[in-house]
Amino acid sequence: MAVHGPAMTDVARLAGVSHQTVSRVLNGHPNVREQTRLRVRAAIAELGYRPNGAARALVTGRSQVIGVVAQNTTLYGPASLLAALEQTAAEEGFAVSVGSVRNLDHGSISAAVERHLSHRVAGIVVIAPVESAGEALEHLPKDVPLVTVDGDPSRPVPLVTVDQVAGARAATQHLLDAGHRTVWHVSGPSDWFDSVGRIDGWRQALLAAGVEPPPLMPGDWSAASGYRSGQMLARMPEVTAVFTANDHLALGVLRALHEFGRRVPDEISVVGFDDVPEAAYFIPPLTTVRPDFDAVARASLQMLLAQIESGTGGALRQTIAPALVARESVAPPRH
Amino acid sequence: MAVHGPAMTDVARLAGVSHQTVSRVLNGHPNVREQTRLRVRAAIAELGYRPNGAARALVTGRSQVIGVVAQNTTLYGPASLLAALEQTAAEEGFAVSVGSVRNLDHGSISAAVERHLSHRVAGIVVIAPVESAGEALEHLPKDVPLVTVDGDPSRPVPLVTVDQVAGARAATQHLLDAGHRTVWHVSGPSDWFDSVGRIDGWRQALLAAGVEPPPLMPGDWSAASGYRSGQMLARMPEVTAVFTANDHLALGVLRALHEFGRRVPDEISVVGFDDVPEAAYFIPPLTTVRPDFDAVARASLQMLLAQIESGTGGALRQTIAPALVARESVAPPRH
DNA sequence: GGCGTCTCTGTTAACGCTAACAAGAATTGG
DNA sequence: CCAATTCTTGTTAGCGTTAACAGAGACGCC
Repeated sequence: MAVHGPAMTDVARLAGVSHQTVSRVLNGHPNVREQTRLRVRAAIAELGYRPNGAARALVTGRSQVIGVVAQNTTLYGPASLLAALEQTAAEEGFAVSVGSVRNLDHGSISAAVERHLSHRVAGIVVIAPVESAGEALEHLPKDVPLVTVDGDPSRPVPLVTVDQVAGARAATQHLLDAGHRTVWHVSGPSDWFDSVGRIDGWRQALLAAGVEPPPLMPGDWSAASGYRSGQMLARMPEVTAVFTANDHLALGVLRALHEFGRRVPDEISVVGFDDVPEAAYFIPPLTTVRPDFDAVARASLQMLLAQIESGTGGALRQTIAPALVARESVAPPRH
Repeated sequence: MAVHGPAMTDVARLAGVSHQTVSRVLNGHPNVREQTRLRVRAAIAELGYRPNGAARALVTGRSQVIGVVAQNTTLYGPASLLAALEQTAAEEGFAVSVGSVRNLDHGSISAAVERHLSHRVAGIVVIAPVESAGEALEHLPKDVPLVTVDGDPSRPVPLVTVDQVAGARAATQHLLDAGHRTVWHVSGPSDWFDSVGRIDGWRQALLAAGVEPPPLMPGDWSAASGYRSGQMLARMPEVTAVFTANDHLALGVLRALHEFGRRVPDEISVVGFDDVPEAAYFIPPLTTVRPDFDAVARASLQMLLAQIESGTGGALRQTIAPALVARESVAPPRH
């Protein structure tokens, strides 16, 4: 490797100015003569000079990097969020450093945050959809800008979240509106706030309609667990409508129903959550709820940047409403 | 924000040593008295001291960060790769900074790489599955450790790649072995090396069996395009076996076949590629080819670390063989 | 007992940048 | 036309760390 690139002083020498003037040009400082500015820019171009982020970070105490802590970035939700976050950050001139963790326990999260802190990131976004993550965040230094996404609504931490409750309510209501007596729910893992919120919304919609919620079918986001729940649901003749906590669960349910010869939507209607790109090509095309990940990313980054600039650590929160996407997996019940 | 954490000198003062001794303890330098080492560790713990990565990067000229350039990190392949890379990197004490780009054209890639370089990353992994990416890499400074994943096999750049050709050959052969006369192929975008390799493998298998390959059905990785191809395939009675370049294309094909009443696998067999977690829950469960993303990540990181440590920029390449996963979407043809 | 050789620790000088101050040149106002 | 401003540039001092050297004891050996 060896050959280090040119430094600011090299540019300065070539342009016949002091390194400080180069610094001023680089940082868009106003009081630089136009002619000088051009000379400096030319020198920068000629040498292929690239400012050293480490040096800048050292002296300013803060790098142009945002740390993201996430668990399983292969899941559709987190992956989309991460991608959106990265895009948005890039537009603001920030790089994104990922620190994914295997488990969302206290230790793992703290460790990931520590790693970010030792790199002196400008701020941290925690995609921390579970209980234990919230705890870990309580013990963090208070002076680092931090935003949680899909985190614990009951904690005094800046939070951006998809309105799980509203989404689930809409999904359930959509099924009730179609004429179904009640709606069954295949949920996500119980320690995820996403799950909790979706269960909540489902319950609310049913109770508002005067219906006692049927027993919950717990799942773990995977098609496999949806399949297991589906096998049970398929055997219960009274089931006519199912709301699953995500699209992959729905896929498993659809598959089980198909195997048992229960036709969707003729006999049973199904609604998912997430609107993965493939949902429109399930058999049948899946009615689902689409969270706006871009909006979530934009909101969280904005919140984070506000903290970074102001230095205050306000505990705002912002909720992004998801939209129902109607497709063919819902129909009125046959009587 | 304000309050900066303690620095090395603070630790040194508390432990009653010089800051250099603290540095030595931190870097595991051998010549430190055990007693001193303990005193320093105690002081570090007491102050909650965290080394400043920026300062370290400045003086060593290299940070413990690996830059990753990728395009669409919401696609299953890239997302899995990224996650695996991040895991592996973390185990080696490296953080991962993502620089995703909208388009894989020359400019975007260069810009992403530049961003990484200005942060003085230790090395760069480019997940660059298209032609134009390869070009961009040619004009990069030669002195930065770099590994491409799924890149251009014809370029003299360190490369780790899934053996697309072998995977496609296995998939096609699997269908031929089941008794099918020929195999149709729904491909990915033609500028992706993944696509090209898979097309190649498919052709090879057919030609080796003495079969003239039928016309290619071009797609773009999405279920939507698979659906469009599926609609055409469904109308052609002579089609009995289809190999799609990924599982989402297969999903679209399955859906189209289902709509046209063509039963899978009774009338038509389908094989995908990727083995997304949901593939086992398609209707019917999809036979597919599973690339080992962990292995790819491990291999690329190893290659990168070797370059970082040795300082040489060898042009190795490594190919990871994928495995066929047989499920129910393949059966012998009816005659 | 003197002298070379370890082992341990401290001192000093970078790394490349920004912030703070200083100072000369240009401009303004009376 | 001179003093008071404003614009433009340069000089100096760190930021927190590692590297290079230097020095003080402890130890072994002839």
